[in-house]
Amino acid sequence: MINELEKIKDSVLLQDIKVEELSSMLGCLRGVIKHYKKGEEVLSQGAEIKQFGLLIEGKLQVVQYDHFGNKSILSIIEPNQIFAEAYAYVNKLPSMNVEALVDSTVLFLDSDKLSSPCQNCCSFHKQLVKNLLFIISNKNVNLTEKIECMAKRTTKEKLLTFLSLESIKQNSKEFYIQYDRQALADYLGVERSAMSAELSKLKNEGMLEYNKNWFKLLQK
Amino acid sequence: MINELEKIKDSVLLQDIKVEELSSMLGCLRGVIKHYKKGEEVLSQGAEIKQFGLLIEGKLQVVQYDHFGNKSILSIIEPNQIFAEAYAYVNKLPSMNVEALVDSTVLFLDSDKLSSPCQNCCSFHKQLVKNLLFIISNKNVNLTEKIECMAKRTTKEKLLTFLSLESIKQNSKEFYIQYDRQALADYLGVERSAMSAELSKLKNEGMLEYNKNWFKLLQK
DNA sequence: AAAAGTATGTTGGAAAAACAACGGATTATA
DNA sequence: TATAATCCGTTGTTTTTCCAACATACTTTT
Repeated sequence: MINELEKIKDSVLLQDIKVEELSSMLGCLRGVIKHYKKGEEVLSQGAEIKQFGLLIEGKLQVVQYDHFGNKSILSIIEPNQIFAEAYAYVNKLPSMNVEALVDSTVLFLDSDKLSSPCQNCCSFHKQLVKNLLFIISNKNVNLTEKIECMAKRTTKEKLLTFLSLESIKQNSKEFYIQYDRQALADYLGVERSAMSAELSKLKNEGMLEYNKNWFKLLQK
Repeated sequence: MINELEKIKDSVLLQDIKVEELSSMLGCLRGVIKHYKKGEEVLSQGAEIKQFGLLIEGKLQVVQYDHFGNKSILSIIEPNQIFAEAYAYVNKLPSMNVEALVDSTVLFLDSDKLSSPCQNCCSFHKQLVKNLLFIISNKNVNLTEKIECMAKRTTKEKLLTFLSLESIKQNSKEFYIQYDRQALADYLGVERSAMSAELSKLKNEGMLEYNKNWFKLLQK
């Protein structure tokens, strides 16, 4: 147990919480550690979620099966990341499954206990709530930005929206992006080669310059 | 002041908090009420946000100006809704503006104070945190579902993903949807008429039946 | 330095979506 | 009830994207 806590003490969720406090936290939040074999189901579509998970070791994938049985992978969970936290706080039943890609170890924490601190109002409770709010808010901001880009009708507009956002966030007309071409295309929900072609066009039209991951937005 | 609290006591944020507690809460969370004239800026792009807002009266719009000055409306805020809560909990600077569409009254609450309850651990603090986690998690789930739909390449796939999700959520192959055709097209980020045509095709192919807001998914 | 692998750009034809315009049906309003 | 307004489906044309295949440049490995 101690060994396992050592592995996750640097996760965002446990940021600024003392290692000594971690084990008392486990009791307070009804912490349960579970092990899964490769291929096992960690959470199932439609099953009520009262706890959220923190992956200690292994790798998980969040998948969705639609009405016709088609499978689509929504995200990959790496160690130190939390998952199902949003569903733990709403009444809705999850519409996706979580499966273990390799043998994995998960710490489940009681979402109710986390938001209703115990009588003594332990200091780590405050910090946990802060951290959780940060994590969820952060996801929220990122999801919103992605939607802003994807909502545009053409690849050109999607690209410009994305680049404009980067420019604003990095507070400069010149900036580096974190994605390679394929990842950027996936992020925007378009075809890589078509996106490359669109980037060339924009360069020819004098709207931007770029080289690999470096971009510069120009006046029209 | 009392009058204003009366107006927002039914908001999700203040759910299950006693009216008597509201004014003590205001002190604790450094609550500030501000008034805006139509057209005034409530929050500005790039300006640090330490507080989030709860709209008491009026109507606001969240807008984004890109690098080329194009304006796009991200959302409309109605009374009792909160806004900027995600940005208040992350370090990122907001990339959007909030403007008053009509004369409006806003209650600002200190995000830091909310997540770090005071010494006496007042009961409303717990409830507020719970409510806020619910609101943000809910948004998160909704945003994720929207992205699932929008990420599909064709209008047909977007429709089927949306309808599958509805079917799962309503736990039935038959269900009613909340959007009219134009709203659904906007939600999915596609053209209304093209979407209508696609619906017809799916009906002809025997994949679904529908009439107005009623839909039924069929086996392939 | 050669070879293999990876990332990016280019192109042409097929497929899909956008767009515009219209007609019928339903709903709201005078 | 007449009229206007809104919603929805249809169609033909234009525009854009997808897709597959290939060329080039850069990176990593041996």
